[in-house]
Amino acid sequence: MMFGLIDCNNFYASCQRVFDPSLEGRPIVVLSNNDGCVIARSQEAKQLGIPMAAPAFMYDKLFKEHNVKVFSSNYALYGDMSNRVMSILGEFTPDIQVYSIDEAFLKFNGFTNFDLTQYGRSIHTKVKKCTGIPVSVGIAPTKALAKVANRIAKNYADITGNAYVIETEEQRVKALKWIDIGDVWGIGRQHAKRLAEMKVRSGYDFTQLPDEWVQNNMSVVGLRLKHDLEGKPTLGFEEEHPNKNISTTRAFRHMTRDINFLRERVSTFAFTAAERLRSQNSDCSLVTVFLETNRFKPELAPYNPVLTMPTNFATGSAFEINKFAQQALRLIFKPGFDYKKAGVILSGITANTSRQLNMFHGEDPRHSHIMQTIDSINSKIGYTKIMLAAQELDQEDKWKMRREWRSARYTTRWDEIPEVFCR
DNA sequence: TCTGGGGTCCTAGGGCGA
DNA sequence: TCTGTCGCCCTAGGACCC
Repeated sequence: MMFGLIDCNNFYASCQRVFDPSLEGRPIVVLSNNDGCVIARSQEAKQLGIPMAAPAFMYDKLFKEHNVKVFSSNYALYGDMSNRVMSILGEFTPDIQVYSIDEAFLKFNGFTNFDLTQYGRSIHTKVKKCTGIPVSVGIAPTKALAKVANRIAKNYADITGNAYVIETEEQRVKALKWIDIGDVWGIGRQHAKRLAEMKVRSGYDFTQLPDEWVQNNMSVVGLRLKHDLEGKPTLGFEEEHPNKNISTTRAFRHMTRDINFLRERVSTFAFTAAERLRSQNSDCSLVTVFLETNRFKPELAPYNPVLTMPTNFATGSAFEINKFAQQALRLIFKPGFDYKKAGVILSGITANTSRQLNMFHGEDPRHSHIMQTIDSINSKIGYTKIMLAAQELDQEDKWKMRREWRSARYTTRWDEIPEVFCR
């Protein structure tokens, strides 16, 4: 049995390029919400030395100097392109685990007589032809090794033809000696630093550490990773499951001390999170609200409170969820601080088919009818149109996200579909 | 002026009932 | 009845991912 990891190259930047081929060869960056920092870069932008998560305002000059094309994020477009890619991947094997918006694991069961390198290349070709998105394919006996193989496929695309397979022990050792420890899946900055101090430089060095040390210093998570890299499949193939947490959080454009502003934001977050909760047919029983001051301004007093409210009954009602969220906000809000960010997190998630009755508390039975109606109207329109009264429409300008450079939603809005003119 | 958002899993430590 | 211990559950915080 083999695992494949298919990863879209520079996904957001590639999506932009599909609809504007004149961008071929030109550096592209895509910015986070609020046009805050760089979250995706084309190869050319990477070569200019623009790091991941670079604050956009610090790189304005470089963008201009090198004629970098800047985009605000356009999740409607990326989500739709992702669905297209994933559905094509599903044609190559019935076992697929969508790992993120731009990555999927495939399970190759009973492919023993296949030339997997050729098969991997054909995946690349088909996805590119049907969607315009370039992908890299890594195939190996475990997920962590498939990640390494994927990196090799991408780094040496000319030689590998965008697909690389780790099959033999020799290939495994060679690949692990090649990869930097910090680039191994599951080794973040903290662990990389500690390991470097111990002269662990490559993935191979890591596999030479004693199990005991890894378990004691990096928990079972680290140990599982080590075994996976040794070629013993340890990381499973998870079926799709509903989220265990649902959060809606945003940084504000400007800092605020205004409780009314925060009340409105929290209502909106509660409403959005509840909508997503219902869309996966779930209820929640815990509502968490947090506030944050500006962590980039050390001269301002920090205050980052978090509070979780138990609802005592499972609910998917935006009214109930917002009621608890507002209570939490009232309890944690302190005047005199400059708030920069807030969020609502729903947890204690259960299927809404198995709602446990509570003798004393419960959701107003009318709510579920109202929620169903709201969901069906909003889904017909295609985006949220009906809101809670607490979400003040006329406040919109105060908090509206900065999105100066958003491209058209080419594939999800009739009025933004690209037009082709023939001469 | 301007620094994202949405997740997962694990561990330690406290409360609490058997 | 008092006290100690064990295990379960919960939460906070930290690590990681994209």
